[in-house]
Amino acid sequence: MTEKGMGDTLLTIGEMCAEFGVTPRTLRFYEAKELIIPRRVGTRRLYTRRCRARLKLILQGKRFGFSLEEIRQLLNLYDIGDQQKTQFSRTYALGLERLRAMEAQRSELDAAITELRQQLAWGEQILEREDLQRASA
Amino acid sequence: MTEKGMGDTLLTIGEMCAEFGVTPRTLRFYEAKELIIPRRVGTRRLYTRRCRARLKLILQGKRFGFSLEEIRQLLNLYDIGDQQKTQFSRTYALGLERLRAMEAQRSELDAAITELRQQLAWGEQILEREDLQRASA
DNA sequence: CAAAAGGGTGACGTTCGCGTCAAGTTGACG
DNA sequence: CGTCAACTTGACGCGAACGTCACCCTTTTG
Repeated sequence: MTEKGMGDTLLTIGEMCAEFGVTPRTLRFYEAKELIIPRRVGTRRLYTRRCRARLKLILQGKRFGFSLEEIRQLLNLYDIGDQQKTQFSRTYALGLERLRAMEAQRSELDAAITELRQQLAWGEQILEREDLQRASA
Repeated sequence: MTEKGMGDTLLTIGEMCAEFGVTPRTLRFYEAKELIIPRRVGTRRLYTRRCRARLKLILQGKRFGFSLEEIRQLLNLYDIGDQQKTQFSRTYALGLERLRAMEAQRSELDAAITELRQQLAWGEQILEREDLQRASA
């Protein structure tokens, strides 16, 4: 059940960086913060499919304005599908919180977008008028 | 046309902090970065209705993961409604960019919410099973 | 009128999220 | 076998976004 060495395409740190557009420093930093834990062959890091999924979530989280620590909490939630551990319901509750937060953020974002659209519409009108004035001058 | 001393309810720095849940340091910092420019009576700061609107936008922007510098750009856009100045179309273009960015962010957020919902549904099933096992033990 | 409350200006400290060397190791290749 | 590219671990540096502290001024209140 726990996938063995299948078509698992392990990536080196350089390959990871190329794929996600980050620096090695960033990956090592995330590792130090226990956000991504790659396998080791000797001292060399090897990133699994899971690592890639995690990094994707991390970068996504950052774009939403979450801190790395908050993202770490979120990642634990996504782990549940793979490794069901103890403290399940606690993590579950945490996930619910996050969901609420994200839904709240979305509605805020929607409102902000609407406002911005209106401002831009406002702007368009003024631009058109200025164009007319210049055309008639 | 430019509203005079109407029911403009000027607020002191303390009152602003209470209303928005920020510290005086934060407001002075934003002022140093030219995000909010309150009026002065002597040395004392007095925050207008406009200042409040701006602060609201600032805090909103932060939740969306914008930097203060990016937010400053956005604020200039919202100013256009009040003070139509030069460099209008530049700011307008900037606003369009922002709109695109925010719309992109929303669709990302939507996807993330959907994923998270699925994870939580997954979790619920496991929780229910554990409850059944405990009930039958 | 004395003292507390509230506000002001520096200026230095702190945390986060990395960037940037320095110095050593390891694997592949001509 | 050398060397060269890619990797490793520190360690220090840096900009953003404030916190904190010191010290000063004014207003108001018992």
